[in-house]
Amino acid sequence: MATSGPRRAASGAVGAKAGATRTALVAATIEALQEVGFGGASAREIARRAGCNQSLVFYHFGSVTELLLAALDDVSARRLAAYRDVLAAASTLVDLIDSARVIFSEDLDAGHVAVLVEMITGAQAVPGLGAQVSERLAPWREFAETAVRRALAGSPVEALLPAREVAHGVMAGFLGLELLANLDGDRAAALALFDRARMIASLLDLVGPAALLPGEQP
Amino acid sequence: MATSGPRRAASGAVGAKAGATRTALVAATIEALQEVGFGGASAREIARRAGCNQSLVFYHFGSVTELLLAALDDVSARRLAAYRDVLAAASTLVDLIDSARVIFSEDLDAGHVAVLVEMITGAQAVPGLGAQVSERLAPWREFAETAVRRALAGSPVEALLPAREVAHGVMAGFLGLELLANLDGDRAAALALFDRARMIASLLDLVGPAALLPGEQP
DNA sequence: GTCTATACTTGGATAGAC
DNA sequence: GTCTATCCAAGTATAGAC
Repeated sequence: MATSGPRRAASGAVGAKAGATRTALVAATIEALQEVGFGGASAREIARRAGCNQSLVFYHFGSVTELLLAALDDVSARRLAAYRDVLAAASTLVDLIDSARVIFSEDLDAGHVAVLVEMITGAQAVPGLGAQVSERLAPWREFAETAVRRALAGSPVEALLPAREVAHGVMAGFLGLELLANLDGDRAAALALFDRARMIASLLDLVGPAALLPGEQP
Repeated sequence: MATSGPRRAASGAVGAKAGATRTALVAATIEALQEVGFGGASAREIARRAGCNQSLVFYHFGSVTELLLAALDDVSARRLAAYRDVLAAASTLVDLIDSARVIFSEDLDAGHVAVLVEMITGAQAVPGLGAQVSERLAPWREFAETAVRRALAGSPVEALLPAREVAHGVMAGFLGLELLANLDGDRAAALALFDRARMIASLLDLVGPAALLPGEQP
């Protein structure tokens, strides 16, 4: 099912006003998920942040749940694009981890992964939402697998580590690190792990350099 | 601050009835956190599951938030004891991972880690709750560090991997795997990672057997 | 200790004026 | 398209009977 737009009356096209409001609502939802979590992201709270009336949530998105999913789609698409760029530019394991560290930090600052985490955990409260969130994780699973596959290509540990399995672990690790970093407002422990991984990666790059194909991005 | 019991009137000791109700409420809270999440764990929902009146939540615990923390304490204490037993019995890396796999599976079945994850993520919605949940994570951090330190003792990679850092990663990994397993009701990906870790651990056990001191548990 | 009843608040959602 | 006004459901918390 496509993004259910406003069931608009006779008028045909979506006006500039409507677009602006939709955009503001999505942005406000992202902000709300980050600051007050899934439970606090009510129609009223979101509308307040967007500077508009509560009823517009229902006019434009039909329900709060749909708006939450729209926000997840928005942040997910934008971050996936950023991650893809990074992956395309990295040609060694060390490159990859350096970039991953930068992006992880960016995500933490901007609360991007927090949105995903809130949606994953909050989904339990709303029947049927879990499946919809899970669907939206699919492109991330695929991306993570590609990244891991390229990172391990030509490495001495390639045979030991199936990309699909490792990718699942990487995703879990990112989510878990985000969870902990947000809980106690301290990202140092997470960043230290990236530094450690970088050190090990530099060893692996020496032993068996990853055979990365530059500019292979779809 | 100690567990704030019921501000009981003139009567001195806590009766058997009160103890039973408190126990039932805590159990019901754990169940609710697992099945309907932080957002759904209301006083009414919890009381319904406990088979008592909603007002007893406030009589015995003062507020819903306090009851949630009591439930977290309960499950945390019981699981930590189980984990300690396992750690004490493991004498090789492979032992450790085998046991970790069993316990991870148990936790998933019983929803123990789910309670923790719900509290971590739900904490954002309630001001001040985050810090209280973070405090309750301290024994887990300490436990994880001890486990990792013992697991790596005498291993060839010991110098490369500081226990404190790795422990943080292990915790993040557990939380993330739990998150994903609960989301799409599929633990196969997580279990595959345990199997893979076991394989690698068996190699490490061969190269440099971990110098574990049996029965060193506090 | 436990219940019923109730006051108060907040949130989802809709109707209708503009 | 946006707002005001409103209904209804659900939640927290307390008072008071038993």
